Amino acid sequence: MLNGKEVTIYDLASKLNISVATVSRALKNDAVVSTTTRKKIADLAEEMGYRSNHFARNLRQQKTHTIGIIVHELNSTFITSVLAGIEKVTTEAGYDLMITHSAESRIKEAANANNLFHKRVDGIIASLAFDTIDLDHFKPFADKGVPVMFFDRVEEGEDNTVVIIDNYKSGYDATTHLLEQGCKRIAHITSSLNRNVYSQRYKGYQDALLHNGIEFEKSLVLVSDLSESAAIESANQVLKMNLMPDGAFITSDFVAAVFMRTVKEQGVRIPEDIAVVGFNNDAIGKLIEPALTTINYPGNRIGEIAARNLINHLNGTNNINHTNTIIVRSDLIIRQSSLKKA
Amino acid sequence: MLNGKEVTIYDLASKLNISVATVSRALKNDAVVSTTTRKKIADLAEEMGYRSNHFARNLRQQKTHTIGIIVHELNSTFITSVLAGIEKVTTEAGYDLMITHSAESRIKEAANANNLFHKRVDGIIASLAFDTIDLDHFKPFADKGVPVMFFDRVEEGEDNTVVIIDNYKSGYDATTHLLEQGCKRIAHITSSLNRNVYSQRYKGYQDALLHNGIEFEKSLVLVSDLSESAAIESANQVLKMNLMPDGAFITSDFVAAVFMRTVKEQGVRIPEDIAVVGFNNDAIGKLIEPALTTINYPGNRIGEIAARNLINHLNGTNNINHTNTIIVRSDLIIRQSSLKKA
DNA sequence: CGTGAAAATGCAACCGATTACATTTTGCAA
DNA sequence: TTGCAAAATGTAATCGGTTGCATTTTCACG
Repeated sequence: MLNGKEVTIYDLASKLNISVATVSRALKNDAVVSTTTRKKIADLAEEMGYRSNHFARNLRQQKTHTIGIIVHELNSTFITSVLAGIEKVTTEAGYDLMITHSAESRIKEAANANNLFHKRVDGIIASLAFDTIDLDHFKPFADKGVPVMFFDRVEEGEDNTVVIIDNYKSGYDATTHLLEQGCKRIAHITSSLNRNVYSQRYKGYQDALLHNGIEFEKSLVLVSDLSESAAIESANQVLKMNLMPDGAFITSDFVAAVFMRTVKEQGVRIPEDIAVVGFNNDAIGKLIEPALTTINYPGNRIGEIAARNLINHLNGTNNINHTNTIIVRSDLIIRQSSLKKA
Repeated sequence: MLNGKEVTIYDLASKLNISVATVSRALKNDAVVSTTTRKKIADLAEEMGYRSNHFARNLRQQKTHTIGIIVHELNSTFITSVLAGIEKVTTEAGYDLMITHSAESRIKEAANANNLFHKRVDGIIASLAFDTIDLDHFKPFADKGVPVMFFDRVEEGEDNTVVIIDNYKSGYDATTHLLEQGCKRIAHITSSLNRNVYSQRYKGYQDALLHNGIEFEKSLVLVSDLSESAAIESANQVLKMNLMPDGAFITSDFVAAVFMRTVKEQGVRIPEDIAVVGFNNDAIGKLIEPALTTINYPGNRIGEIAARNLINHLNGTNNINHTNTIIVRSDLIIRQSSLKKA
């Protein structure tokens, strides 16, 4: 298929009457090659349009210089900003990325893991799918000594390195904020409590209530997936409650937006009737009405940190097995949807 | 770094006392190997945890089995659905994806192209950045016979294969719809008219006006980038016009959403005062108020088609150099933001 | 001018699969 | 049983870098 033949180090070597070994070293800017020779080789390489063959190199070095990424979805501001953060760091370090997404399915997640395993990526950065139960599909990496870093959705109690925010504190802060606005009955709309991010926010929600002398009511907690239809369903459940809540802490901006739209259609006012706090700080929050109070989830920083640690580990600079958890700062962003006072 | 040594076809071969050639053929399910031998080899491979070495294979075959993707952004429903469409097709066909994004910068786009070129991807699927002027950075692919497919943002007049919607018709339809709703002065908020997608929608807008006996007014056309600040600026310009438009055709749902929010803050009613039509059918359109009329841009289908054609080309099944333009169907989705009547 | 260590370069095996070509085995007809 | 084409398997070169070790060159110093 290729028109012109590719230029190899053999071509460069024979053109200059030197050995391929020298050419190989020179192209890596190895100081063992004299400056003059290095210059000559670099110039010729440029002139002949030489491009190094990654396969030959990887085959020999037994490294792929590639990091595999497993995320649950691509279409969220949070995830794309994480990816941007990862990319920034890995590109600088000369690593490639192989990005896969599981569409929230553990089957696809396992398939992706398997695929990346066979592609022999040097390391993995992953956020678990919605319904992932065990980490069996990450076992092969552990067995081969391939480092895995989790972020956001991680598995508790395992011996993995994770980069997360303090979900407990975020849940606590969000709920406290609603209480401060005068809410007495706060609904909590969230997702699978098997996932750390949701269970911890849930715990924070409970403790905030407790510490403020409000009794926890199980019926105010709605668990669903993060789909539009589930969000509508949750909203309808809230509308049907005998005693309507006056506040809602919803662990996804998108779900919060759909929730707000749905209850508003029934004449419920926000924040007067129900104050709402979302989660993630997606772009959408500033566009809906009223603007959505939310927790800022700093994707960029999380991506950078995860990538940096992974690469340092690969370089041997620092062993991630000694670090278990890295917590990144997150804050409450207050907008109109929760401001009953002022 | 690896704990256990990797299993190679040599290991399988010696264990079974056969040649590596037979093993290699068997693993590809080559019918030339007897069924019994094939079974034996497959079983042993499974048992020993053999995984094929892509580098050795690619090095030998001079193919990467990888397709490079260059997009302008990741955080849009449209782009992610295109990616999903591409992924579906390529995965089935056994190709990997290497996804890059230019963040709307032609510099980064060129760097990505260069990187993918050096990685020797077998083909490219790309959508141009906002400010890309020429296609020089795609030249190397052409020179080496590496096929390039463009979608969405493409370059006119070049000899490339492109997958697009009928932007002219979409612009025409959107404008006609506004006219049918009784609009007399329709603003057009769009982006760089050097990009085909915008220039053609613009042309459709103009022709729709013309065919309905409405005079085209240059001052009603606002060109900006797609940022939030630019959207706010455009909205303010509209608000300051002596004769306020009664309709707006905006070539991005996000910009339309920001526009709507901004003018509503000034008491302008939508659709009563200004009817709005967006573009792309992003998720956001159903969440803002009123819900946004828009043009459905079928990303999934576009991705599938682009990938399918590229792969068929690589397989030699069908030569894309014979096809220049593939047009995918798109439709107007009518919601509240444009319904003055009814 | 001779010497020896340091600097520079070369030799050749190696990474693991693919494949053209050669060789052996099988199975069936004569 | 022989013969022979088809089926099955084997041999070995090849893809393009990398790197341990060997060899040659350089150059400062006695």
